[in-house]
Amino acid sequence: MRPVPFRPRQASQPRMRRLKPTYEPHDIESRWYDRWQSSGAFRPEINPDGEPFSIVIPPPNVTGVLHTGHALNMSMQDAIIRRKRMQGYAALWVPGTDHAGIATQNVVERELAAEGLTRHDLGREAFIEQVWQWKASSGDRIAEQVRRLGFSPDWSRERFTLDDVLSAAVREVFVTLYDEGLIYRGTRIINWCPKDHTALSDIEVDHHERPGELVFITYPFTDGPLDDGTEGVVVATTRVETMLGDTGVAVHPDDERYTSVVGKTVRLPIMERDIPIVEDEGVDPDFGTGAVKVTPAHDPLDYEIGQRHGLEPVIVIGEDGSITEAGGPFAGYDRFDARIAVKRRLEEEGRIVAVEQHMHSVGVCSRCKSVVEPLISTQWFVKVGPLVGPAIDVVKNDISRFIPKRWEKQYFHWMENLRDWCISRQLWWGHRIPAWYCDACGETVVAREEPAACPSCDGRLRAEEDVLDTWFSSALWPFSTLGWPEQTEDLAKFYPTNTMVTGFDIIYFWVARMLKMGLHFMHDRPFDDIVIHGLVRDAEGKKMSKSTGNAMDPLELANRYGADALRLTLLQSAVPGHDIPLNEEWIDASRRFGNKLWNALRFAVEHSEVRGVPESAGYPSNPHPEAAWILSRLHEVASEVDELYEEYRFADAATALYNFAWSEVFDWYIEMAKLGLRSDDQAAETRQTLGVVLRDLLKLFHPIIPFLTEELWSELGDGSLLITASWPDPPKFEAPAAIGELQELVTAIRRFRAEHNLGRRTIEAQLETAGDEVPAWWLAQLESLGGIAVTATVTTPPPGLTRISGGSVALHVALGDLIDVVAERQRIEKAIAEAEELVAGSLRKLANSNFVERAPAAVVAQERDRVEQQESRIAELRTQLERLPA
RNA sequence: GCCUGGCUAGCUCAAUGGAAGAGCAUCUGUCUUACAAACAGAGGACGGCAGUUCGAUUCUGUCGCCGGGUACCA
Repeated sequence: MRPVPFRPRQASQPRMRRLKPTYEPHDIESRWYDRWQSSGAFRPEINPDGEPFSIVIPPPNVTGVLHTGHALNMSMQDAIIRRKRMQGYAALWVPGTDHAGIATQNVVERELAAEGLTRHDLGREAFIEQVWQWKASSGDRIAEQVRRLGFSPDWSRERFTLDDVLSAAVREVFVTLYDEGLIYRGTRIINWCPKDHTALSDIEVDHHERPGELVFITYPFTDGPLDDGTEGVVVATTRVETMLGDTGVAVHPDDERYTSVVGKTVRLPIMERDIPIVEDEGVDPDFGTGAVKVTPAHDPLDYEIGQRHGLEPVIVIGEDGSITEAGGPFAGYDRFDARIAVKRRLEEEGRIVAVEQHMHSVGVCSRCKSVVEPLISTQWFVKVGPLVGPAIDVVKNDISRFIPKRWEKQYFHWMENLRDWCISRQLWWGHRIPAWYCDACGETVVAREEPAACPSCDGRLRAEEDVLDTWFSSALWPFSTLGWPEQTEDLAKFYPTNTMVTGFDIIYFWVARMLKMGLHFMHDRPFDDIVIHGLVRDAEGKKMSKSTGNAMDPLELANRYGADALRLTLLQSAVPGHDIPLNEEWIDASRRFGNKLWNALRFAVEHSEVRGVPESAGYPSNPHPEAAWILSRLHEVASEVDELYEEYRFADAATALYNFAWSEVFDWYIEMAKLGLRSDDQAAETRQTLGVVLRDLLKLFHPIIPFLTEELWSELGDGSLLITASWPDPPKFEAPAAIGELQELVTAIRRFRAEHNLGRRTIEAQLETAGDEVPAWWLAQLESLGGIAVTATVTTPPPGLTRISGGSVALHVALGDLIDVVAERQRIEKAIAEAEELVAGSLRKLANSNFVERAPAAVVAQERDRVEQQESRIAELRTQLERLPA
């Protein structure tokens, strides 16, 4: 019944290196990357017999540096791949970068502009050469950042979208689709960026709500006013300048206001052109006046109306965004200046009937934010219709799964409303479209290799100048990176890939297109799970961007707090599909967790001689209660965390590990272990338990905080690398009930001490039990953890003492004048009142026959238990109250 | 307009059809020999209304506010 006597530790062995007293992330994070890489751990060949598991990285643009979004994206992938590697899979993570057509070209053009040059001053070849140089340095920088953050892709399989192999894949796909009639060249209305001077696909246009003017203009009838005096038709427009190119006016066929004028012509002001009034279903009779001016050359709907009614497009806005010769008196005006000038001219002519303020959405170039101009232009298109069906089915049939699932709806909605994809870009940086034109006979040749001469007339061929949309090559990424069109071993082994981790912002740009291309060319989905994460935002929830100055640099954060702290913070916040705010305080909290983990290991290794733990060390076979308890928790947490990892619920996994480590292993078990370590018959087992628990904790945490766990494993372990250690599967243990009671009682004591300002002095107490034998270890822990020296064990409450109860046991303490009796009385009365309220609530529930009959039996039983518990608690509290000195 | 996410503690975010958690912040104690970057405690919250249910913070509807996506809003 006495605590285990304290025994001084043996003098410690001299050792190679001591852990520093504080965790210095920068120090250890510079140490491991090269060792990991040179060990071959990043390559799937490290597990030659393992089942394949593969991820391809969403390739960052070579335009610059990684941002926190990349850090999140890659932290998730790294966590996945590291765990799979430890599980024994032949785990492959393919790294790479994207040439990012417009974006990269813009960056280099800006550099040139600083020297007063344009790309045309250099010429195509010299310019591209310059971009390649820029790419080389930028690509290196990105790789350096990836390494700094500890990500573990297989660098030997690194790819770039303009690599020879990938370029071959692009040509193969282009030619095949062309031969299948799924790629064609056509003249249509497209989105044009006047600043970047290129066509854009529909999704490269962002829509912004902006205030504008809705101007109502009268177009007079050619033949003069009607009998009722009506002078003409009033049309409404937000883009006044486009009236210069009007070739018709359209009304809805059912719109009775206009039935009498359909077929007449009106005279277009300024241009003095007679244009017909036509009927078209596409007109919304409720908007404006119900009559639409038709500008086929500069509006997608007008283009269609024009096509249906044979209205010729008149191009009045050119590729540079200024008014063309066809714009008569306004030729040469910038389009926005023209809007003002044309309106003024119409006012002078008395044609404007009204002007309303109007919110409307304006299409802007997603890269440069210029207002996009719809233009008629000859471009290359992918006919997406035939590709869509399989890409929808594969998701509908759950073969490829969006996580979270709600993105599927967005995906279907978009896929079902697709228009043909404009893939040609008037840029220099990118994959050149493999097409050649014969000016002699008009033949178009599409081929994998450049043909020597025109196959029809043997004439000279002129190569297509345009390049492909950057997303064209990205769409092939899951199979092109594995060597396709060659039937490589990698392709056979690793396609389809298992998981795609990416942001919701590129579901349309990228994920949808990978599905379409993968299914068309590989006849199989490109990936099983599509894990969609949110945007990383700043502490206030605002989108991070360079222009608002709230962007956080992951490298800087890693240098300040450690890559591990950054990764832990990101993953701890990565609730599937939700944006995450990145708060520096959180990163600091993660770093402090690192410090805590560091010190826990320092305790084990330096103070307790727990070291040289074999990677595959077994668990104690017949553990003491404390050990059995922590091992039971280890089993539960490991199973839970394993499942959470499998479901990509990193936030829950990280939080579960964090809480287990800190609140259970560190706060309770290490404290309990201090006794065991000092006791002759328990020391070995305690060391073994500490060793395996900490080892498994390091393993479970390794996918999230690889550097720190590897460093600590090098102190605790057997010299092996943690990165290739086996994934833990700790066996089940029964947790002794006595541990729960101990914890409850200790907590009660601590609360009592805090409430009464009793400090840390040891308190003598009598222990009240139901008569069971109280084991010595229990009393020893009670003294060690609670500062309670048990002087006697009783079965009935001794008189005149204060009772502290926790669970089914209670202590009786002679506190006498140590405590403030009045305050204590109030405290107990308050506790009684609270308990009575709870009981009343439960009793109300139990009095309800509906509840008793319909609620699950377990819930009802639980409710009854509560009443019992609370009532016995109230009885205890009353006893306490009675015992207090008056 | 249509689709979609959110509204929980002072702040930023979780979980949950059966007495709501964390980090930071606040308050009270403590330098207990792994850790004061720590320890032991305390206080503090489910946007409004209606419905379904024995029971709703959780499911449904509706309203309000904030955020995304999307549209041929001339």
